[in-house]
Amino acid sequence: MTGGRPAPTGSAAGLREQKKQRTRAALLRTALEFFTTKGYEETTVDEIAEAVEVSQRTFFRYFANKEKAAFAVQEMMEHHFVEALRARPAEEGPFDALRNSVLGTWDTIGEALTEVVPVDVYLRMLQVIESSPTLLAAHLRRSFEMEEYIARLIADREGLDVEADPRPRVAVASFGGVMRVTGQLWVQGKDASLDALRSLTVSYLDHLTPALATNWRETAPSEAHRSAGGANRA
Amino acid sequence: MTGGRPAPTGSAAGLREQKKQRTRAALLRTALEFFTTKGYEETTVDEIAEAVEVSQRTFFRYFANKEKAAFAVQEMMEHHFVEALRARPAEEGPFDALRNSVLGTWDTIGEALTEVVPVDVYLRMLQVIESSPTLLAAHLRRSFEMEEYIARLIADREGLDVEADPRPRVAVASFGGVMRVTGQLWVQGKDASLDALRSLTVSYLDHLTPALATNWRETAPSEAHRSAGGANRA
DNA sequence: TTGTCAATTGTCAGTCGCTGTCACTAGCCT
DNA sequence: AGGCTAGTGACAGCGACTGACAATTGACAA
Repeated sequence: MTGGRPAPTGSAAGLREQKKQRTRAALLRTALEFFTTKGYEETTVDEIAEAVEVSQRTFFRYFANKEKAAFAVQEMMEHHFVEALRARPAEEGPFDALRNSVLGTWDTIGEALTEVVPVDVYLRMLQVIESSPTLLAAHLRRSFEMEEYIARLIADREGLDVEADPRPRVAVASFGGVMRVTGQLWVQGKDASLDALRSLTVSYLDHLTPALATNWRETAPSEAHRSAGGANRA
Repeated sequence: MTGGRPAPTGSAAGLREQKKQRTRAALLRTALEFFTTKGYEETTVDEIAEAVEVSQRTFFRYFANKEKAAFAVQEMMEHHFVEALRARPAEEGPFDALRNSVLGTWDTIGEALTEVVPVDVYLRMLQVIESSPTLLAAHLRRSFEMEEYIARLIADREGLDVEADPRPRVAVASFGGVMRVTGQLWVQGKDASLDALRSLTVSYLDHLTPALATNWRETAPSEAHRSAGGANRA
């Protein structure tokens, strides 16, 4: 990409690229700002574009659709989560790995997106998502797709075949289901803090973990249930 | 509003009502026909309206949006399922009740909608739903809302408080998750028959049932896991 | 039968999300 | 310097959906 020419601005390569990043960041910041204050449906793409002093067409050049802007941060977090899951020690049971990855992601949430948007905007955006029918639907579909991906990850680390053994998918589906329930309850509750979300998750997860097998390597598929335990608290 | 009108609901009340029913049925039939042959996104509301010889505006007077038409039959099935669940004997464990209600609903699927659309249109519509991003998202949101409702039903029949005890929601979420996974796999598979869907469900459900408690009345919330068994096969 | 009321519907205009096209400007490269 | 091309704005257009208003038509009473 970069030729032999001295970069006038120093850090990033190309002035063009910088401008692009700035435009994208501005669009995203403005969009989330509007979404979290006026509401998603109440915000038009035209408004966002106008606020950033860009044509509507340009907005759609950066975000395939309005939704994409709403989930941009969420997307980062998911990527973060997947990396955390990949980094989990192989000895850890699938459920503990999932659990620890989520909690770990939330514990480092700040560092992960400080440059993009303030944490409280992210949290408020979560609430917007849960309360807008359109966004909720999109969120669930995204989760669904994510679950398929994660199921394959889990199957890999356990050395199983996703198509042959139902347990990875079943486990991830259960896990995802619980995560969604907690998200919903968090929004409905009065405490909209990160701590509240975190402890709600821990609490609900604790009710599912003991009900599903901890170590698949020592049990046959048909009797995959044991005494639980082994979830290392944060 | 309405004074002493004749039979408001019943079967044959007023010529006006008949016409309305006929229009609605025609719109629905045509819509599903188009959706299942041309695809959802590829079908225009204008097309549907034109085929029924009605203005586009009228379509939207019968169906709040395009989606509503796509899920009209699904809505009936859900109603059917809920009734089945309500009718389940109180002694039955929550999971068995859910399982038997689903299977029961599918076994009587024919009688439930013969008058509306042929069964194969319903099945093809399921495939359309799973394969259209828009419809999949809507489907998942509907399922999510349904789960909340069912969780309350389950809590009631077990004499629990949904807000206090996480188990109803967790169980229903898990159950729903498995149902969705099977739906997805069914669409991806080659056998698009009702039998295939049914047996896939049975198979996957059997992997979850033994992993979750069967009888909550005999176990404390914190140790809700036992030896499984007790799922009465169909 | 006829007139009145109210429900249904069609027509029209307009909003909003989103896409294709095309010309134009401004970084980038040689 | 001059050509190339990425990025953008302006414009037109499609499809889902809504509000408003007028025309139609079934329901009911005089």
